[in-house]
Amino acid sequence: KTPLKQAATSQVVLTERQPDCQPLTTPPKPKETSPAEPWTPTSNLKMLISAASPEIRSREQKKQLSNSSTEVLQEHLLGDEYEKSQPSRKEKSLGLLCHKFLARYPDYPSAAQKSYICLDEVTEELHVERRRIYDIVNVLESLHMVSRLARNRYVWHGRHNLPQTLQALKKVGEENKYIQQIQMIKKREYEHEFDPDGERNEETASSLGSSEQSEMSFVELPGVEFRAASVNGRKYKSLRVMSQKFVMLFLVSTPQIVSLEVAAKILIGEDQLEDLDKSKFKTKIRRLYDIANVLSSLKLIKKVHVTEERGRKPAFKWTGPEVLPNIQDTKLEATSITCSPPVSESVPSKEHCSKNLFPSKGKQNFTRHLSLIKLVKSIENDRRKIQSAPTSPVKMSTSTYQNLPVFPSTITQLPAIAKPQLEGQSKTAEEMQMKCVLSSPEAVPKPEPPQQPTPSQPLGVCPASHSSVSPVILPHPHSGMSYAIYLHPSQAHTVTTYSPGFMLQPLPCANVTGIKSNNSKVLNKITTEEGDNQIATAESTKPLAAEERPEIKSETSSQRCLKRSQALQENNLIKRHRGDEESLGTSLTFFPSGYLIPLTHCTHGTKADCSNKEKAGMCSLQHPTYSSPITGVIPMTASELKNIMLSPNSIAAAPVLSNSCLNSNNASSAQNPSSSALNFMLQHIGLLPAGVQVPANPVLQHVPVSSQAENTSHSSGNMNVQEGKVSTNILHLGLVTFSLQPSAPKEPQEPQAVTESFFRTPGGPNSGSSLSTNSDGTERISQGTLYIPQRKLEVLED
DNA sequence: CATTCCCGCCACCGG
DNA sequence: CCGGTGGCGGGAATG
Repeated sequence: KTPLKQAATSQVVLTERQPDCQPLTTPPKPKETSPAEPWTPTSNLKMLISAASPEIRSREQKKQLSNSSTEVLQEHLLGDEYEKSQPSRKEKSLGLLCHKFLARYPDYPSAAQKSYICLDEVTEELHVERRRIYDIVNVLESLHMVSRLARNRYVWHGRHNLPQTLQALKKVGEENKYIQQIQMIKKREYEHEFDPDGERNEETASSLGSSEQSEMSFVELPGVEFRAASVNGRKYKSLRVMSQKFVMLFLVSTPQIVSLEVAAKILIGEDQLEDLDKSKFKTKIRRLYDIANVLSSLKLIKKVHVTEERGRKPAFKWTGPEVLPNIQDTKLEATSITCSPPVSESVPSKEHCSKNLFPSKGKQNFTRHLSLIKLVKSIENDRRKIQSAPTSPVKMSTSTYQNLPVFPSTITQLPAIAKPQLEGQSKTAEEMQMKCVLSSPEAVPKPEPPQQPTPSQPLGVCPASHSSVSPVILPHPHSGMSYAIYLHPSQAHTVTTYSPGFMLQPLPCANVTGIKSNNSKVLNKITTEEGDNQIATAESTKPLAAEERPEIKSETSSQRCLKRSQALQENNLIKRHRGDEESLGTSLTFFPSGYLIPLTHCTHGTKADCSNKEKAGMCSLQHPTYSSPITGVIPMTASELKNIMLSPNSIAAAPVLSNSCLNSNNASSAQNPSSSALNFMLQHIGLLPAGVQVPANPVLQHVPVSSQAENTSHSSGNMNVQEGKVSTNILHLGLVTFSLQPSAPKEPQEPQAVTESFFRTPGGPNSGSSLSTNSDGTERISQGTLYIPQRKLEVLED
């Protein structure tokens, strides 16, 4: 059973004497020497970082052991047969294997050094069965870290695409209302299985309404899509898709923690209502573990445990970079997918399609239908590809070849999409959409125009659309990372939570895997133990948390959650601000720019809302983009803000814009300078589709306010978590959102309501429940949320 | 016993 | 038809 006992011989003898004690004669010292493998600076770094955590460390060690053993010697064998042999299962763990695998390639391969992966080589060098490599590669593929070229051959992209990918995934995740689904599941779970009936109605309704999203297909991305349609032909993507969905869950949920159980349930038949198929569930979990292992190796997530009333359940916490909703490439993903909910919007959809399809470079929002989205994406991708051509592996730039495969597949999928699931209505809508897409002559051709292999373009010059994606263009390819440093991922999300309307405060907690129910004011504390905090980044969190503890315990867990997160958020923001101010001094000036951001989100939220609102008939919005304030605001705002504030790019850009409203606005309509500037920015960033314009008025009006708010926050230098501060933040967000509401046909009253909610202090005592009310009287979402009882939740890290 | 997840059979698929 | 892929689930390690 020994792993490999090839040439151990002489060495072995020597070694055996001191099995492990220390390396006397042998090279195998546990030190970090990965012999055969090419160590790149990055990989080393990786190792170091990972070393911080005990868990990983142990793994690392093992890895080394295995490596060494692999090399030439295996200590065990003769002398220590007694046990020392570590064919222990862990040695063969997928995670470890993945580490080895990753070690072979640089995280960020330079354009020049594009590496190819030959499965045969890998399997041989790593001494593993091919099957295992597939597992790894598949999930890497799902992240677009590699892509398949041909049999046995893959290209290594490293993490360059990660930001884009994550962003896209987040988008899609939002699209699918995963949040709500999660909510539902938890709720259901919470009510044990007792009284099976009763509220079934609500649930069912909601589930149907929201979860209809038919099977989503693989989310493709940037210049990396799948090789010919062949390889990626329909099937064969399960693991990949699963992986993506899994990631989506993290990106979407507020505390970025997802329990296996929930994940499995959602990933299973997202559509099929609960069928407690034991075996199926089990299998799913198994797969999830596989995926999780790989993701862990990538350090995108880490294992934790959420302790709920019923013991602790395995879960994973996102530790990857926070997704920045905008800037660079956000563009297509964000925009394209956005929009309307699948179901609800019957009326507008058609118009949209035709209308939007073209306007901006194709990245308009369309319905969420995957197929559609996919289509758009693919188009976009093509374009991008071309653009990025210079840098990227030249391989296939030929449009024809690319286009062909893409479309067919897309189309093919359409039928499948139209599921009989919901009421006919949805179907109708879908069909309509489909028709739109298919029929519209232009749609098809679309891809063509961009064809010209234009090399990278100057950032400022072109309208948002292109700036995006291609790494080449991007100023900071690694931007994702850098951002991460500033803000902890979780924080970003946290902020989101506050956002008015949409989710209620309680949600944050609710989202967390485990929730303890305790309506009374039992103290719930959320313990997040970071087994090891490596990286300074996250650290800030800790101290805060500590401070918090002393606080009143009467608070509900949710509240606590909120607070804490808020605090963190706040903290960061403030810090950020300062930094900015120092450097720029005029931070205030741009701050307003903050509003841009929300737009996108609005959209997102909208669709979600829409579906919910169906009955209400709220979906009337002309432009999907601007939906009800309530809905969309939440999600991205925070992050957006962050980005804006944080990102050097954005900041830099702002001043310029304001001063010289660039002509960029392709919009023929004349607008006042400020608005145009805004639009420009939005578009540039990719938040706003090129065709769409934001009305100047609203923005202007609000600007002052927001700036003010900002000041406030600034002035209060202390980091304490003050509600006031928090509220301020929210205020910003709210304003933004608010302002965004364009001329859209919304009721006058809405604004007010919104406002109110905004001003409300999130952390407030009644916040949780009150929110549900929701400004516009649409409370659909709230129901689910409200429902959730508060429970004690503990997150333990491994 | 529960959680984790390795192993590898075997159906598919694309060439 | 062949060999690469990769669902899938038993059941072994581990906790």
